[in-house]
Amino acid sequence: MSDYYPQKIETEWQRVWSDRGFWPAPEIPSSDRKYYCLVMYPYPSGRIHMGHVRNYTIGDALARYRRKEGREVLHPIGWDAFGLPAENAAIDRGVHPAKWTYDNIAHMKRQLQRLGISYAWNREVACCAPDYYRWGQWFFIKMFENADPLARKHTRPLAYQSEGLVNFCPKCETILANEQVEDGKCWRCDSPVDLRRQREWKFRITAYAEELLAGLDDLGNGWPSQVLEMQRNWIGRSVGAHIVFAVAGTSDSLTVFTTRVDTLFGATYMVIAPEHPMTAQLCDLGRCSPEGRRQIDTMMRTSKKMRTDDSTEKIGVDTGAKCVNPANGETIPIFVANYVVMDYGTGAVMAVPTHDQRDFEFARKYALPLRVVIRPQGGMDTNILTFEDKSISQSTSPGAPGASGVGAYIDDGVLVNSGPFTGMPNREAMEKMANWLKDRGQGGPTVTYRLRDWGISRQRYWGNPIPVIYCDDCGAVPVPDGDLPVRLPEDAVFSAHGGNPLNHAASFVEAACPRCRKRARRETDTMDTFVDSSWYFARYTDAHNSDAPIDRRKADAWLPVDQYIGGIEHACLHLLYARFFHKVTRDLGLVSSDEPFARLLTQGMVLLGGSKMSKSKGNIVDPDEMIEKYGADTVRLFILFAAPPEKDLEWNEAGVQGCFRFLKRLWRQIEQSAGETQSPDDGSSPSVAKLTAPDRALYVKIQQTIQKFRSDVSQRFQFNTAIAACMELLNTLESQDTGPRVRRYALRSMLSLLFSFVPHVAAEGWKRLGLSGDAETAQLPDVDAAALAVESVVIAVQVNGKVRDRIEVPADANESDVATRVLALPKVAELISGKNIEKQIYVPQRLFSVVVR
RNA sequence: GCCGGUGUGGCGGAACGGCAGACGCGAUGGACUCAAAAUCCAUUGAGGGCAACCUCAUGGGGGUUCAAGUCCCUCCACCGGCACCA
Repeated sequence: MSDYYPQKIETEWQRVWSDRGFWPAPEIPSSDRKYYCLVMYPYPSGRIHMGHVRNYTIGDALARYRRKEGREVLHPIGWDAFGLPAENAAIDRGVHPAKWTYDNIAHMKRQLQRLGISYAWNREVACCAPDYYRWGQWFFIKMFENADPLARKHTRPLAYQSEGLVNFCPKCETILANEQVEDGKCWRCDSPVDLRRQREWKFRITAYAEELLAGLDDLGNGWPSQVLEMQRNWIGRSVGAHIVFAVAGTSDSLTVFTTRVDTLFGATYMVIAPEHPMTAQLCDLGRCSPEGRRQIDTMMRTSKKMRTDDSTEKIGVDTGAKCVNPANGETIPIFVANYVVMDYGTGAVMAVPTHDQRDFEFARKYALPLRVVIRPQGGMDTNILTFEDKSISQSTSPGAPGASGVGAYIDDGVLVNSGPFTGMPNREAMEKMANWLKDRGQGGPTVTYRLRDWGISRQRYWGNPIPVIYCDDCGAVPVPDGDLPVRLPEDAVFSAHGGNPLNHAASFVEAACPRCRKRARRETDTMDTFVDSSWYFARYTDAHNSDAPIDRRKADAWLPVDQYIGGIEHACLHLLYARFFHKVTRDLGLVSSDEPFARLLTQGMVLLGGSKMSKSKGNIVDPDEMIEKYGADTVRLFILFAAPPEKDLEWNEAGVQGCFRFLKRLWRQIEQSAGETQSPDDGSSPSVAKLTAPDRALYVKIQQTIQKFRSDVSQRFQFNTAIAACMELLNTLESQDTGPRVRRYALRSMLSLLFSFVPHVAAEGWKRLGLSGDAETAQLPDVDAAALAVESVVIAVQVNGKVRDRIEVPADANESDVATRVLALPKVAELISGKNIEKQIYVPQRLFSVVVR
C-alpha cells in the first residue's frame, strides 16, 4: 500500500491526456447531444490567479461531467491578448508587446494544464494573432459599408465616425466607452476620466437597444436576475415625447425629451445643459452677462461626477434668450443649469415646477413662475391650493411665506389650465398630447434609451487596427478585403507619454488610397479589446477558418453557448457587447441564433481576509504554490466544496487541508480495496438480495449518494453538496465493517462521480482497483431506485406541530399502517388522551403529524 | 430616490413548506508518541434537568399554516446596479 502522492499521479495523467491529444470536440456535433461549455478567456497577464482557477475549475467540473453524461462537449480556451499592459511592458522593459504576450500565454497554458483542465486545445485562439484579428477587421468593414444583409435591416451603417465629447483616460492615454467609466473613473486603472472633444469610431449598438432589452426576457431562465436587471438599467428605456420649442426671434428651435408631456401647459421655463450645442448662441442672443458666462464655463469644467453629485447645489444661469411653448404660445426664459446633462435625452428639459420636484426647487431659488396643470382626481390638495394663488405672471420668491415644505404634485390626476385638454385624466392626455404635437409638426411620441453608441477607438498600439485609409479626395475608405489583415507594424517605438506609437510609425501610416491610389494616411486608432472578445466564442466553433470568420454550419451546430461561466463585473461590458455583436453576426447571415449565451453562471470572487485578492492589498494566494503543496485535485476540490459557485469564496488553508485529508482517506480505501480483492469482478452493482445487513446498509447509502450527487450537479450546479454526499459515503465506508464486494462497488461509484472534480486521483484510483475501462469514459452510476424504495426510514412523529417521537417504517408504508403504529406509541397516547383527533398528516418518508384538541 | 440581492452555530456553509445546523473547518477531551507532527476515537447551537427529556433559537416585529429559515406584510442592517434620467 502506498501513500497518496498527488504530484506524481497528476504529472502522469497529464502526460496521458497530452498523448491522447487532449479533448477535441466534433466539428459538427449532434443537435440533441451537443454541449458548449464556455469560460471567459483570460487576459494573459503572466500568471493565473485564484479567480481564474475558480472560473476554470467550475467550467471543467461541468464539462467533464457532461461528457460522462454522454454529451458531446465543446470546452475551449483562448487569450484576450490585446491590451495596454503589453504595451506598458514594452515601455518599461523594452520587450515587444507580442513577445511579452506570447511568453505569458505559454506560461499560463502550462499552469492550466497543471490544473488538469480539459480544454480543446486544438481550438485555442489568441486575438492578437493576425488570423484572428483579420476577421475583426472584416466585421468592421461590413458594418462600416453597411454591406448587404445588414442594409436590409439598417438604413445607416453600424460603424461610423463622429466628433463629440468623449471620455478620456489620461493615464491610459485613450478614449473609453461609456460602459468603461465607472463612477467617473477608468475601469482598468481607476484614474479620473476627462471629457474631451474628439473624433472617434463608434458601433451603433443603440440600433439594437430594443432587441437587447427584449431579449433579456428570453434569457430569464438561464441568466441570474441580477445581471438581467443590470442590463435593463443600463439600456434604460424610457417612453415619452419630443417637443420642439421655437427660439423667440430666430428660426432656430430647441427640442426636449420628456416623460411627462401631459404637463406641457405647466412649462414655465426651459433648462439646457452647459454643453448643449446652442448654449453659446443663446447666450449671445440673450445678451447673457459676463458673470453668467463665467458660471457656465465653470460648470463645463467641473467633472460630471462633481456636478451631478446629490450634495451639489443646483445652479442656473439665465441666458436672457426665450423660447415659445408650442402648446400655448407662451414665451418662457431659457436657463443653463448644472444639473442638466448632455448625454441623456436631448440635453434640454422643459421645466414644470408644479409637477417636478427638481424644477420646483429650482423655480423657488430663481423666483420663476408656477402654474398648476394637474389636480388630484376628486379632491383638492392643500399643496395645490398654495399654487393656485400664483399666476404665471406673479412669481414666488425664495422662502415666501406659506411656501415652506410645499412640493411638486407628481401623481396622477386631471388636467387643468391645459387648453383643449383641460378635464382629461393625465394618463390619457399623455398619448393625446404627444400625437397632437406630432400632427402639428412640433414633436411627437418617442422612446429614448440611456444606452449610448459604443465608442471603439483606442489611441493605442496593441489592439486591432481599424482598417480605414483617409484620402484627401475620397474621404475615409475601407481597406479592401484582399489587403486584410491590416497588420501592426513590428518596428513601432514605445515610449512613456509618447501617445499612440502607430502615429509615429511611418511605414504604417503612409498608404495609398485604395480607390484613387493617391497618397493617403492610414487610421491609427485601434479597436477596443472588447470588440475582440465579442465574438471569440463563435470563432471557437471554427477556429482555423481562413475564408471566413466562421462557417455557418459549424457555428449553428454549436451555438448558442449552453453554459457560460465568468465574473459579474462584465454584466454591462463584455456580456452586453457580445450580445450586440452576436445579433450583428446573425444579421450578416453567419449564425441563426438570436442570443449567444443561453445560460450564464456568474461565479463569486475569491477572497482572503474578507476582501478580494489583489496585489495592492498584498493578500494573494499563489495557485502554483497550492498545487505544489497539495496537488491540483485538492485545490480543485476545495474551490468546489467551500462555497456554491455563485457566492464569494473565502480562501482558508485549513479548509484546503480538510479536502486534502479527504483525498488521502479516499486513497487509503482504494489501496485497501485493491489489496483485498482477488476476484476479477469489475465493481459492478452487487445483487441486493444476497447482501448481509451491514452490506445492505452501505448499498443503500451508495444509492442515496448517487441520487443526491447526480441531481445536485446536473440540475443545480451544487458542487459543494455533491461533494458533501461523497464525504458522507466515505465516512460510512470507514466506520462500517462491510464486505469487499460492496466496498469495491462503493469506490467505483464514488470515483466515477468525483472524476470531473478530481480527475487525476479518480483516474488513478480506477486503474489501481483494476476496473475495466477508465474513470473518464465510464458511465455515471445509475440509481437503483428499487433498493431505495424497499428500505425502511425513520420518520418524525408530531403532535400539534411538535416533534415528540421518531419511528422506523418501510419507505413505501401506507398511511393507515403508519397511523396505527403512531397512535399506539406511549408518548403519543399520553399526549392525545382525552382529546379529539382533528387531523392526521402523513408525508411519506418524512413525518406523521397528529393534531388534537 | 428607484431596482435587485443577502441576513442561519466560533467560521465556510446544508435544509422540494415537513425532524434547523448535512458536510467541512475550528475548538475541547482522549488514543498512539519520549515529545511533536501526522493519523485515529469522542464531544461540540444556547439554556435547564441526576435522568429519559424539556425550553429557546435561522436580522426585528406581525401574519398564513397541523407545520415557516422557506410563503405574505412591515421594519432594520449589509452588498450590488442605476440615478438631478427630465
